[in-house]
Amino acid sequence: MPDGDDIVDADAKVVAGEAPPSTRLPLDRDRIVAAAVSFIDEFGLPGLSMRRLGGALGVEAMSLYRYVPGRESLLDAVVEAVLDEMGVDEEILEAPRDGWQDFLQRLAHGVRRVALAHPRAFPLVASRPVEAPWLRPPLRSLPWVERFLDGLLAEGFSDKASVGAYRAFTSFLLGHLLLEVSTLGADVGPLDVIDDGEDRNAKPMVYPTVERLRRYLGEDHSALEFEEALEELLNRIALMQAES
Amino acid sequence: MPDGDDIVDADAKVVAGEAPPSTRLPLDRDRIVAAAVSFIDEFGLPGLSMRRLGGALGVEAMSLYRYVPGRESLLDAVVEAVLDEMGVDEEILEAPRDGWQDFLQRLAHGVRRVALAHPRAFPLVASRPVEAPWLRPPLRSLPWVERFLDGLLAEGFSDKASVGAYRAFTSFLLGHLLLEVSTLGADVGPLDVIDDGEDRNAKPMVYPTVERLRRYLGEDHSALEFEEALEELLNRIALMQAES
DNA sequence: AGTCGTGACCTTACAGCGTAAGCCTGCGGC
DNA sequence: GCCGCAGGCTTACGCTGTAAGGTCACGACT
Repeated sequence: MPDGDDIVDADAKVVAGEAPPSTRLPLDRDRIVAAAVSFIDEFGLPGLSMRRLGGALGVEAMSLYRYVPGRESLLDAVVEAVLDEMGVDEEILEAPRDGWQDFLQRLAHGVRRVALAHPRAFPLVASRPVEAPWLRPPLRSLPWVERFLDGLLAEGFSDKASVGAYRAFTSFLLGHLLLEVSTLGADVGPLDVIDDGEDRNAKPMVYPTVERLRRYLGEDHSALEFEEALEELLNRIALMQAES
Repeated sequence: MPDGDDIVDADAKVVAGEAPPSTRLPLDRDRIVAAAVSFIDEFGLPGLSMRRLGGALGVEAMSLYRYVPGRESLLDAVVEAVLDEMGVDEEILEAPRDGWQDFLQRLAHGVRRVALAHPRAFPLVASRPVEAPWLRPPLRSLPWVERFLDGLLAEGFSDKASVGAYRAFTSFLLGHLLLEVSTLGADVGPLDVIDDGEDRNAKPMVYPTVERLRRYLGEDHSALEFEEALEELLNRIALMQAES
């Protein structure tokens, strides 16, 4: 039976809403990386496997290897893709226009935006090994380091001061943003058992101060604290500029 | 042959230098966690598997499960163990003695010491999910938060100022220490190809500034920068204290 | 003294992982 | 009309975490 039921009827599938399998988007590297980013955003890094990512793209796992050398380099590509989102951020300047403080403020907020846009993926920016020991996350790609240094040099910073500012700037960003996204990623979790029941004194209250200040500890002032710490950092960088 | 060669001669093994198998250290939880820490220190996190850890302890993988619920909680235990090393650090004070600045200075350096002692394990302190969203790595255990807050409160800080200081302090530590250990862990790697050959202009020099400042970028001033940034942070915390 | 419970470790087994090697098939060019 | 090959798929291997159950020495109790 050459036209039997076991022959796939592509047209019927098209009618049923499925795209023709052979035309279902030709699967290139960017599409794979983009899918990996959304996958991590949705299910977290441990949920990402080559087979599942293939499944999400309607493809077998091994097909991905035609475009990506392996899982490790895929993760590197994810980091690169996330940071590349800053490239299309209109708020970030190519070079200082209204002073270096404004330049760095915009850059810092740009990094913060991508961090908040990908709370589950951003930790990868910190944890993936860097290509060179002097590249510091989250500004871990050559174009951004170049832009940063050029920006400060153009504003009269010395070589040493520019590099010092780069180090201070990255330390600041990494600490603040990692902590901010970690609190975001945490409460998306299984929620566990938040025992605010009346049996609080069931376990001995060994940490009275933490207990007492829990209200304050739970408050989220990330945005404000980021702003203030950034302001302070800029002052410190100004000093570095002055004394060089 | 009841006394044939296939009967294990325990005494012979003892003579040969091996400990009697049944006495070969009874394998408790602390020993497992300690072995996991050294394993990560030596081979890195990806090298740690239950089977290999068992092997390092002279035991099958499944035997570990009698003391540890699973790999995930083992990693949590590793984080706890690493941070607990601060508990025996004589330099860290239980409570302020010569002012809160000294108190925080000692605490900061104590955390830095354990980070530098375990460069490959320290990132876990940041990446493992925290138990509550208001616990901030690296000061992510209740006893340390309690000690921190109590210390500042005893020095006249308000409730809010103490919590604010906790947040600023942890952000500072995480950023600086994560970046410092990442540079440490990087150059232990396979070393790759450091092409400092004469064919540097083989690829177009697209990032001339980075290229030009590479000498400065490669310099390591971690200790000094940590000190300076800490000093600046303490000033900022002093302001938080004053305006509350 | 003999029996039996139990704790500590081992064995087996399974599903899922990353990925090396090779197969299949439909499309474009000669 | 045929062939080459790009772009997928299949199979297979060694590894992983871990559930389930086996084995065996030792200490306690009758």
